[in-house]
Amino acid sequence: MRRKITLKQIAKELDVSISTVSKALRNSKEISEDTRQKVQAFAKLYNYRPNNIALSLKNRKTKTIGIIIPEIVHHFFSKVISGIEQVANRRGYNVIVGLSNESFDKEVINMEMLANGSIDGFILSIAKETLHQQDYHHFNETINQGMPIVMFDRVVNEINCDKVIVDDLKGAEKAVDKLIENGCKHIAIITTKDYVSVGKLRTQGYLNALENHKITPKASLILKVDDKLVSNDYLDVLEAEIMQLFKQNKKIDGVFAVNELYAITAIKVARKLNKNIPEDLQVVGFTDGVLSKHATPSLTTVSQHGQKIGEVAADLLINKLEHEDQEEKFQTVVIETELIERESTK
Amino acid sequence: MRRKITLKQIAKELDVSISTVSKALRNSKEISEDTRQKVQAFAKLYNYRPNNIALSLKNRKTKTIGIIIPEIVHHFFSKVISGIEQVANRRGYNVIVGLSNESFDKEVINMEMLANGSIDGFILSIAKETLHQQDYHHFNETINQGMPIVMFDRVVNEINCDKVIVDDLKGAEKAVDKLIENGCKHIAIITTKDYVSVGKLRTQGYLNALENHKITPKASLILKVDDKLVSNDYLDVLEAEIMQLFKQNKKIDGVFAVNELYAITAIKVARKLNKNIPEDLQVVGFTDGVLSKHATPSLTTVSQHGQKIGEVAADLLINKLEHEDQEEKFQTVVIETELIERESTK
DNA sequence: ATTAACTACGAAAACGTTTTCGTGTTAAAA
DNA sequence: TTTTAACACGAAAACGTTTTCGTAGTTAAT
Repeated sequence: MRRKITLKQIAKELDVSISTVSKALRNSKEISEDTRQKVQAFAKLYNYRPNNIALSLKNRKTKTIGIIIPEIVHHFFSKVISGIEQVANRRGYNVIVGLSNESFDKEVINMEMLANGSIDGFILSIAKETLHQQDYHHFNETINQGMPIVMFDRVVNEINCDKVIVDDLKGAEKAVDKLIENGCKHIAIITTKDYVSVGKLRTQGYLNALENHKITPKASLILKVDDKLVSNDYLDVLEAEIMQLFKQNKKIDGVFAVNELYAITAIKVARKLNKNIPEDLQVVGFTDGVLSKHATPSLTTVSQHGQKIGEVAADLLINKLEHEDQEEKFQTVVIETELIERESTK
Repeated sequence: MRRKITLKQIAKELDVSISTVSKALRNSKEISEDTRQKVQAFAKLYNYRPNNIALSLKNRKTKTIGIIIPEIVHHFFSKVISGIEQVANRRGYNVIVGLSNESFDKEVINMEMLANGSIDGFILSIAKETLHQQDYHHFNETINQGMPIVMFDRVVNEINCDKVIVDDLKGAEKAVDKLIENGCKHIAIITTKDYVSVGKLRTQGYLNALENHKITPKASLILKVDDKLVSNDYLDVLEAEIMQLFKQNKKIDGVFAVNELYAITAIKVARKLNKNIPEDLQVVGFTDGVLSKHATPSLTTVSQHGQKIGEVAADLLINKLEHEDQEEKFQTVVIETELIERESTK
């Protein structure tokens, strides 16, 4: 087991200076053809590779992007990572991943851990707890230290940085439009509490669509589920709440759910009530994950293009990193959603 | 925008030496109470944090774990990452993720990129292409350079390192046992080509279970699907192959599938043939992902405990990293599978 | 023969730490 | 008063690079 070889060792072995070795390897023409070949041959033989850490220290660039997301076992987030990783890799960057688990403290700790030199910039999506507490000092501190941040999906106006978001509002609108076009008269929405920005926006889109079609929204058709229910343990509670929604509003013929799970669960509950999909009840979800694609009936859903979001975010960040001179100008890129029609709608 | 402050700047500002600042911050008793307080106050004011890169260079430890996996948009792999991240974080490590996309070249490139000082050790699962080509030189080279590797799930005997695997054989056996106990007489298996080690093992488990119950396996009941079919584009082809399987073997009353998707697809096809689940046909899958849990009918499946696998792998790696003195002794930890019974079996 | 211009290389600094060792100052012991 | 010990601090090395600058030695020009 021989450790990785260094410039110093090569220099010693070949009885030249470290500088000579370094220059020879980088094909500097300061070095004679002779020594250059000698050095390169030796380096190749011992499979020399420059030490990244030393380079990072010298260049004050790590060529690494930090990603902080609420959870990774999640179709949308893993799609985003996949997108980030792809362009990062193509442009010579690595990605280091931290999970906040929706916790404010873990988000802060993770960011501090990475901000001390380990990475050149962040791509992140804010934890629910952070959104709830509305404490964003850690983002500002990071930015003030000259470390760029790109936020995606769960963003917040208070912070000045590049953002990549889904057009949640329009996406929801499209979804509900579809239901209305398909003849639904009593459309319910299953959404989250309002402090989750995307939930709020999607709810607003639902309301807009109704309004555009001169339909008066009814409070009883709006079910705001507690977020904890996303954790699968609370599946029963979720089912119960949806069951109640259906029982108290017998005329519901359309459901817009702000995520896959709510949509699938709505279908499950509807089945128990002997409703046929899509004849008696049409359902549209949000997020185009495995569930939507492979459930029976497959789910009509609003695709957010997670991969694309990741790609754009990474390009945005790397561009900023590689043109630090540029004056600070932040942009918000909106990735269009797409309604993917499947079996849960007519 | 002020850049991160360094020891040197603090030293200059306070008119002491760098060493003094460093010692003061680390509460060395070489330093007088007076200066210590002064330095610490100043450091706190300017929010000083030691630069990780400098520390890494000095200590020749990065406190970072490299993960190389075939894909991240995958329930099992993201569960594993989640497990790794959790213990890594608890033990003061970060994780950096590279994706091979099942490609040999990308696996090699990613490993080389990280092996040059960026990380202390690897946790990885081998790309299909690598398994196919059986070229493992990059693993050996990494290990020879003194960088420990822990492999999980898709492992290979040729490499000497710690491994964390699922008991695929026994897991498959349990699954098929269940089907047999439940009265199935004609059990088909939907599996992958043999070079994917886990597919091979699960097939073997299927055969063992049959043998144990004195059932003669029939070649026509063994469907080996081409791997490319896992990519969703080929869904139609997959369906067609399964359809053919059912049509040519009308008596099939049980199906064991080596992953979720095959299982769900089998159910879908069976439905088209007007078979009732689980009355006419019972199905067991492998991998306890979202699909199994939320499909209708929900899927009886073999859980691999991905989170646990990640946790064990991380502990194994970090233990090795922190006791380099120990003589080389590699272990293979087997994580027991668990049969989770749901609606697709009686 | 002197100067000028290359050629080919080495020394040293810098990136930001930690740590070892040396040393001047003061206080305690002889 | 002299010696010893404790105290409080600084210089420098080391981790592995890249790069600037300086300089011997050679060749070409004057």
